Amino acid sequence: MPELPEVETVVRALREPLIGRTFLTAHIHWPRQIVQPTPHEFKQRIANTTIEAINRRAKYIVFTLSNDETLIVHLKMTGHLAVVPSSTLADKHVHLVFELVDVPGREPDQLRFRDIRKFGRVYLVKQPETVLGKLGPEPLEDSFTVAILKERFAGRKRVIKPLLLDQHIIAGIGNIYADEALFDAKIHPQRYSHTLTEQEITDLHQAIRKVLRKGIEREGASIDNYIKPDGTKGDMQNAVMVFRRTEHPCYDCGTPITRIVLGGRSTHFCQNCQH
DNA sequence: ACCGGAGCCTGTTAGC
DNA sequence: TGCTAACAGGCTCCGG
Repeated sequence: MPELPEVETVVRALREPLIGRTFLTAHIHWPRQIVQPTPHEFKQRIANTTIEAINRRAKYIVFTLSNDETLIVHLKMTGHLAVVPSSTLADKHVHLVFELVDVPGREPDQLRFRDIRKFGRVYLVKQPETVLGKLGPEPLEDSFTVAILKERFAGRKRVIKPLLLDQHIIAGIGNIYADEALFDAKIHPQRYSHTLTEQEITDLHQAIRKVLRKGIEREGASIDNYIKPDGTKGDMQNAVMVFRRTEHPCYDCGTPITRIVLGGRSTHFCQNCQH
């Protein structure tokens, strides 16, 4: 399940093979994957655009293209982007293929979007804010301070775990890193946000940044379907403290990890360490 | 403002 | 063994 660290890893891996490359055309095998524009217009507008930059905003991959176009991809649960030789066989889960203009000295290749569960979505827009405009702050940017976190919580009375998953409050945190951050900050996932002390908000701020950075360092968590663009696994699944460790001993105190459902999401925590 | 539930999807796993 | 049902969670939308 790609979250901020997984998407960041994908973005970093795609820059080398893609920046400066030009799209020839796109083959759309499952039209609903493209939110806008229509498939016909998508093909017309993507043709002959050159990739100038690839960046991440929250869990979105943002391709800045020539011709004033922006290609935006959300991997959702099982989406996977990879640049592969055109001769590579594509399986039934490849729903979108971008043909690239060949580069001398480089094997002909393509950008492919593979997505088992078809939750992933693609946008081609002139104004990226129409897709990204309502997202909360990026937790790893310098501007994301304790004061900003406090401000994001102000006036809200919500259970902290679902609040962390709300992309409009803070962007990029998903189920794995929400559980990990709450464990690191020693905060019970069912606590109400307005009951957190100054110290707890400070701890949570630090914990969020710590676990996300750890995820990036380890190139993501290959827990369900996530793999890096080159097909290899990340390493964060070997470094989680609580996520999917139900009944296994807490690494800090030995108490079996508890699993509950919050906001429809499985939630893992240590009853002894988190209050 | 917030919450819960349905819906989108398919591969994997639990249970009978 | 073979079947069905539940489960996984990214996000949006809807009703309360």
